[in-house]
Amino acid sequence: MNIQEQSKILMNNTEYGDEKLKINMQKELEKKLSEGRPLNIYCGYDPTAVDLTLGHIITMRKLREFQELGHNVTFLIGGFTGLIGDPSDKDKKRPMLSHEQLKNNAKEYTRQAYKILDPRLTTIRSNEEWLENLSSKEFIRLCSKFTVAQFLERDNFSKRWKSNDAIYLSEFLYALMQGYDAVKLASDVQVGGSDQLFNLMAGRILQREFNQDPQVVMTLPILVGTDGKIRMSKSTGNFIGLEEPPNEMFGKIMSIPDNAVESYFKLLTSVSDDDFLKLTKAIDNKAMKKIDLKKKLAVEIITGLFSISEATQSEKYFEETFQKRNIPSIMNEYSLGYQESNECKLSKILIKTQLSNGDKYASSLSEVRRLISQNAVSVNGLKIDEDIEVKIGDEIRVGRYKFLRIIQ
RNA sequence: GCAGGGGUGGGAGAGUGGUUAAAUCCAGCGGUCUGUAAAAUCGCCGACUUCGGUCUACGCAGGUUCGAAUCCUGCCCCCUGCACCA
Repeated sequence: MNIQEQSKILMNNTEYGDEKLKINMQKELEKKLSEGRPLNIYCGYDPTAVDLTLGHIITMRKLREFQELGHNVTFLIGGFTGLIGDPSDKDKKRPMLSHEQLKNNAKEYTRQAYKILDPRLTTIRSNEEWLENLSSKEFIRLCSKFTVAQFLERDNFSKRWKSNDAIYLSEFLYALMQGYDAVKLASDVQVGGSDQLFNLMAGRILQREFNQDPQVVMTLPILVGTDGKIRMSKSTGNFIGLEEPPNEMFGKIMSIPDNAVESYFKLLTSVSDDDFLKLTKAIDNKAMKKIDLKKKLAVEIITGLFSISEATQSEKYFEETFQKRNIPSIMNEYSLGYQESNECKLSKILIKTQLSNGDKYASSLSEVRRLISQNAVSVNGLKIDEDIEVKIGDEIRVGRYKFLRIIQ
């Protein structure tokens, strides 16, 4: 594959504030590629959140592309910087992590990341390696590479500066420290979310100071959540977790609004832009239904994360359960065991039992009553109008999507 | 430290002595519709209840009152000016 072809693939999906920057970055990338050596690519991840979502994998997919082209990929755990707090998501609390927790999180993180990355070709590093024992002398030296004006250029800061909102020094330092990572890794390319542009650019500034060829920064769009509006995140509840079982993932993907489908295709599947275009054309001339496009999306994503057979299986499950409204054969189970008879009350069971995502079927007796009175609960396919006692073998449906089978 | 403003349900935000489990909006949940989309529409949205009610709730702790989210006292926290420091 020639260099232009490579850079075209690699630059695909990148998003910069301005077009000029993109062109420059592409040029720099091509120059680096033309050197014919494996490049050092990295992306940093904040280890405070352990459960990865589909949002996390878009940078990983990019790293994967580099791996496939024979470059060196470093998966950098932001063990140290994560503790300082990033201004780009200021309102999130960052709990202090102990070293053990950190290690644990990192392990968990990478385990999940290997759904995308090739473990054999991935180097795991954590930036505490070099940041933790940085002396104040070295630290001040790093600081002297930046001017305040450079920081105030950043949108996030300049807005707050103008409106007299607090800007903490630690926030400045965050970018600085992160920039130092690039130096330490002798990075050729850093991948990140588009909200990280400033931090990635800081790496370039420092690299120049350290006589390194500045890294190419590749920023990728932020994935919207299942609401189709705001960034996917666990804390906003609009996420699809990487670890969710295929059936559930399929359902969640089916629930995204139509206007998010395109970006999901681009960022989370290997379907080419051309092929996607063909699909939308097929919809335009009624050869394909919109829901089938979305199903294809779900199948593509799940195939990538699990396997083709799990993907088709979850599609079948979806069709049977939600489209044909059949009672599924697989569902959560509740073991009745040797409970007292008053423990067999449906309401009690619904309050006690958790869904796989940690939610309860119902949070209180009042809620169960509400659900029953609103015709939301059925047992063995029949709506019930009062709290009943259940027995082994009963299949309960709550709302449209929640099922529970009573077992021994 | 001084002055001023404020802390109400998941969020935003009304309410300044009883008719307030607390307007309204958002989010959430459920019904109908449907493509687990969007839109629409109807209903629910503190807990418990023998469905008559009962209990708990408006930063925390006391007090006044037949009765307080609403008034008083003390405390805690947040914001905005100013001062101190430089």
